[in-house]
Amino acid sequence: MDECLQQESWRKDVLGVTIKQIAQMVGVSRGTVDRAIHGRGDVNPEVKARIEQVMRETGYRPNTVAKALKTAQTPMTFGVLIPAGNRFYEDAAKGLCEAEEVYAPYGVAIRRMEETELTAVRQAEQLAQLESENVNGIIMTAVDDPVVRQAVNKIAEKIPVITYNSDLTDTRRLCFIGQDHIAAGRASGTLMGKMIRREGTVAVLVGSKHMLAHLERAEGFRQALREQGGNTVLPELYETHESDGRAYSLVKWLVETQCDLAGICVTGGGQAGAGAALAASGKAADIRLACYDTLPETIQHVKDGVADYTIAQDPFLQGYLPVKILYEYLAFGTKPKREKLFTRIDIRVKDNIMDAGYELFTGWNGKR
Amino acid sequence: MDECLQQESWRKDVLGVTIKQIAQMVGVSRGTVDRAIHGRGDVNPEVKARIEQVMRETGYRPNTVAKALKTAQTPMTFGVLIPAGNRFYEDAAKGLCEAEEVYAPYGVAIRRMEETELTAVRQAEQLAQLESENVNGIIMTAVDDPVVRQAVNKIAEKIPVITYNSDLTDTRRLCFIGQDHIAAGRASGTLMGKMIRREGTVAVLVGSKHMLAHLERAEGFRQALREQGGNTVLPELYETHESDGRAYSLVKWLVETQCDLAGICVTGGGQAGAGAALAASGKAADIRLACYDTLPETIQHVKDGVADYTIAQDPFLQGYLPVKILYEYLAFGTKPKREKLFTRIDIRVKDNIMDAGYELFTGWNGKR
DNA sequence: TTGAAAGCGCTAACAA
DNA sequence: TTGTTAGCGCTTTCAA
Repeated sequence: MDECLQQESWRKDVLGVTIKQIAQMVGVSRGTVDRAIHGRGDVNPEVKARIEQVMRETGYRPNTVAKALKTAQTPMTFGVLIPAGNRFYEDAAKGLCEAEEVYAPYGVAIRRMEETELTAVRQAEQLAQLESENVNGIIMTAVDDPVVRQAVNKIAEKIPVITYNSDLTDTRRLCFIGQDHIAAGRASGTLMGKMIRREGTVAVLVGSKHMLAHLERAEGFRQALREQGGNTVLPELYETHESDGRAYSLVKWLVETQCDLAGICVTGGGQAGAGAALAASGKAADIRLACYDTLPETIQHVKDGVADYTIAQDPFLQGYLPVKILYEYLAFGTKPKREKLFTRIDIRVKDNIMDAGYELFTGWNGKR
Repeated sequence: MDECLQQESWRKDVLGVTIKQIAQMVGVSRGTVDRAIHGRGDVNPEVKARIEQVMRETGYRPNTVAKALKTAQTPMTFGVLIPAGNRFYEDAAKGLCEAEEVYAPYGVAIRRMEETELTAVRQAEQLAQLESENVNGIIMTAVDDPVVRQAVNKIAEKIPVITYNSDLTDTRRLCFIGQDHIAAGRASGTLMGKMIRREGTVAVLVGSKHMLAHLERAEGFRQALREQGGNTVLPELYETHESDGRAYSLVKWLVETQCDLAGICVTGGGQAGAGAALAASGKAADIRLACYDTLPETIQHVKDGVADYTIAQDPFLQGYLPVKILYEYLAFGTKPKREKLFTRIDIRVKDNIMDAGYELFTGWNGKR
């Protein structure tokens, strides 16, 4: 940290020492140095020691750009499983698209596999298909099922697999990129508690009781409210079945029957319907509404003050980062920093609802 | 968007067509194609037209990796002005450090200029110094003063200047990277309003009345509270002079004298002291405390529940992104997407207080 | 076990 | 106005 501020880095030798220079210093050829570095082929132990010595002294660092140029000569293909028909993935697709563009000069091709039918068996088939196509890595949103687990474990022995958005624990997958849904639920619960101040009851809606993400958000939400003490949460988890119509009816019914209703948390699909019902009831000013993700309707509800806040999870990053990580793993052998890379828990109120995500970091300009 | 999901991109020709291939097709040499592309040197209009035709047909895209490798041969230096002794910049320095490492193979060197004395005259001197050192670009936190404005305008005619964290409007600077402080203030005000619900008065503390960022946050905060109606904000802006001791006294005094105090917003330095005073008063549970940035003490206050939330601004990105943008501008001619690149307004409660920022995107591992 | 040479895509200096 | 050549740093044959 201090080093970052203080280091005298204004060196003319930005580019550092090259393999060629090291070869000269040691008095061998470039090929030998290369072999010594990568441990391929045979190299005289003594010579190797001398090379390593010089590398250490000169602080040799491989030139990533040159390496990439070379690596691109043997292109690689990443297979990506995409659950179709889900709005979240439309945004993730932008990140994937951007990554595709950025990594094309690195020799990376993207093989998309879209699928509406999200079943374990179908997913196992897709994995087998990708394997038969000899892809060099797989990026997937996993269905949590033993069949998939087994398929992933088998394939991961040969090629790296990265999960995004929804993880598959206890497998050999390289890493997971997505949100910590429990923590995201807690963040919502903490905010809700501060806003309702123990006055009234709170209802929790889930998209589906079979969606782990929704259940975890609900669980975290409850936890955080409980820890603040004195809050009443209705015990039932109301299912919207990802339908705005169903969410509308549910919220309408809740508002009418729960006279002390102070807040609603919608953990999954149906935010638009829930917001519409609340607005129609005329009680939007008195009842807090918490949402997840940033679908256009949710954004509108937050802007209008119908929803108090929503918690986003940066789909763009979830589309982009897996490609980056997979490439660096295969090209440079760089392992991900952690096994679980949690994207941020991104709290949005009306004033930051349009904030840029990681798009800012990339060249993404929304044209594609 | 749809294109992103649907495009048939599983092509074997990931790498695309090269200059060499185009030269072959047109029946000229690589040099000619290169000249035609870049408009340097003379090239027969007819030949040029044919080349452009083929480029369009084949969808030629320059290989960024190869281009970077070549560009690195003529290294460039970026001068960076860093206000020393400010904790925010310790974090920004990490991003700068990471960028330095990433862009070293691209031939980018970083020339740091630290300065405790943040005056217009001193800053103009530093700019002149950097210019005399023939740096290829400048990255700076600007002091808002006509002297600096003039110096920047003069230097920006020759080399690109990027401002970060604090902008210098009405100048020829290439772009600004930092937070929209008004919007950040509004976000805090919106949250505060939802939490206090018109019950009691709110006090606003600034680090210094001479810091535009603090004033803007205060202004946005007030705006948002006002728009929610019925809230009382004390008219005075209390100055902490960036001192925890002063902030402590101020908050102690406010809590003791303002019997209906419901919330405090600290827009600048002194968060630690403000939090300590509130905790000592025993009223932390009844009075909301809003902070900015993520200094260790602020984080602790949020964790302890003394502060309800804090609004961060991703210092890492502010250190990293200017280097990336400057490089791409100079190497590829890529202009920034917008003139003002607003980093996100990052609301943190106890449950997401430790969220990763853009570090996740880079290889940053906290070792340096 | 090691060296020499070729080539990735792009640019630039030099010739023609 | 155009072609040729060399070279960036790295890897990978092919010879020795």
